[in-house]
Amino acid sequence: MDNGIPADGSAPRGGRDVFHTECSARQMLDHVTSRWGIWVLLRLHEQRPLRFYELRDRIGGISEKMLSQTLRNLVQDGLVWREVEPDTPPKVAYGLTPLGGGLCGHLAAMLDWIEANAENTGDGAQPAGT
Amino acid sequence: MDNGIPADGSAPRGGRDVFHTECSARQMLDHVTSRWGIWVLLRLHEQRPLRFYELRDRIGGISEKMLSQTLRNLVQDGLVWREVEPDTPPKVAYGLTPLGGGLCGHLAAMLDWIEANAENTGDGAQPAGT
DNA sequence: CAGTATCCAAAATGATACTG
DNA sequence: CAGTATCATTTTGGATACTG
Repeated sequence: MDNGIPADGSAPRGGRDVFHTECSARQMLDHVTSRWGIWVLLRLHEQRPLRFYELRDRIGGISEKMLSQTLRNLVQDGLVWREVEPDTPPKVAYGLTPLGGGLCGHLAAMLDWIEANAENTGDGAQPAGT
Repeated sequence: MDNGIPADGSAPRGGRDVFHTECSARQMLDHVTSRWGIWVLLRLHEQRPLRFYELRDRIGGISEKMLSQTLRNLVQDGLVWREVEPDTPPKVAYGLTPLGGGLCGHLAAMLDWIEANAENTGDGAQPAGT
């Protein structure tokens, strides 16, 4: 995955250059805004912990491969924790870390805003911003 | 682009079902979290209005095709306005609508949070959330 | 300048089968 | 149950050339 870093070697211009580099902030952003990241986060925000199959069943259309991959990314980012109970059959639980909880605050707020403001599109009529 | 709507026809489960449908909220979310959407929005948030080539130059690595496409999406969502001055050569300016400004508030807040909290990843140590 | 059209490459995603 | 491996497909993105 490319990250907006100029391929020609030119320096990125303007603020927020943090996100034009290969750093953990950029990684986190990519993971969160990835196809399934936001939904995994939101499900765990609604209810945690959840087991692997519970997440899969609550997120429509996600494949095991993508769930697994998304989860791995989020765990690596420190947004989600993973706990294995050594049973047979194995039981694995996932939940939001304090960090993940913090992010989900922003995420949920944004989603709520979109939900509330997205009706009036296509024409020129926009209500107030925030 | 698929939207997490279950392909098997089963009903989506849990809250936020709005985003499991083909609605304007979902469209907006997809456009904002698209590869370049967030950067276009942020640049316009920093400084507006901007012309096409100014945006292109300020967003490292974006192609004209993608800029054009992203812009079209955001305009359609009502987040960005577009103004053509009938000159030769043509001058076109883009800026945030009040709606777009509202969204960028949330977006910028989230980005700031990520920027501030993304260092400590990979291990188990996370600071407090929000 | 501000795009659009076309074609190609790369990356993400999905279905399926398989393992501990 | 909780994944991983593999392969095919879909999507996305980019380079380039062309238009008003």
